[in-house]
Amino acid sequence: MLFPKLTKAELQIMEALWSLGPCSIREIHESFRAKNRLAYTTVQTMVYRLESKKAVRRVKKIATAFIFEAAVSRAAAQRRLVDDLLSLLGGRSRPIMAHLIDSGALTLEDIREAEKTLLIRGTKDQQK
Amino acid sequence: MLFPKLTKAELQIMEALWSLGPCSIREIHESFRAKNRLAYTTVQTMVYRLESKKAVRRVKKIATAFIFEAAVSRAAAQRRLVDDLLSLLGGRSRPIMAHLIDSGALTLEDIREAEKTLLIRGTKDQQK
DNA sequence: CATGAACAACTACAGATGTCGTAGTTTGGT
DNA sequence: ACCAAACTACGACATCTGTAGTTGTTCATG
Repeated sequence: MLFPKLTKAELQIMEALWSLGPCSIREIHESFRAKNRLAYTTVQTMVYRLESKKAVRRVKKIATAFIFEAAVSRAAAQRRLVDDLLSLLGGRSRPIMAHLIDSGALTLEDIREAEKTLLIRGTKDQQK
Repeated sequence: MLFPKLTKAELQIMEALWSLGPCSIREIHESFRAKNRLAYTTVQTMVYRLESKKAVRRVKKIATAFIFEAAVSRAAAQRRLVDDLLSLLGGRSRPIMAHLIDSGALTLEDIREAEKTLLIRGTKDQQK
């Protein structure tokens, strides 16, 4: 169940779709701050490309406008990003951890949380 | 001290340079497995582009060949990758952790290690 | 029923990327 | 001094990405 790589700009569109739920191109367009708002047609192009990549789909038509919805979940897309990064680093997660800590993005709480998750998964595997 | 984004292909070249140390284009070229070996000139183009991005530099000339070396460290390049991913995810590291665990790339040991590092950094900060 | 707003569909285009070929230059060896 | 091997320098080209304009269609409303 592989879905294609999404670019940065495409991810911004997806982000809007994930947040707003099924919606029209205009709604996506207007969900951006006026500061860095793309042209309506730019958003439209992105959505079309996402559609051809099967990352979004049309669900219905309201008046003249199509309503689109995400066809891939936020979690799945994020996992794809992480997996790609991981493969770039030869599958080693240490550098990732090191840099996360270094940049201050990772707190002790995050770690404890992760540890708990790992422990639970461990016992589950054993039960299995 | 910002250096530009490196693409996947460029990173493969950098990887060779980091592993081999200063070397010629031919040495980089031959360091790849025959299976997926790029043409010599492809490697050459990549190195030239990396040079214009200031990611590698010429250090000297041996006979007809230039010797290149990495101008950015592996750690710095990797940090850049992680930072980019982080910004894609809105600065939240939780999804990264979750997916790392899920994919099995993160072991309990990795976590313990990270925890130790964080604790040390914590005390250092306090001392400061 | 004519028209304009809103929308879809298509087209355009420059810059980045991945891949490679060709032509000219430098060198070590004979 | 001369030549072939090894390089460098440069150009080519298809594809992808980001950004946006143009043309055509539809629907509500005067």
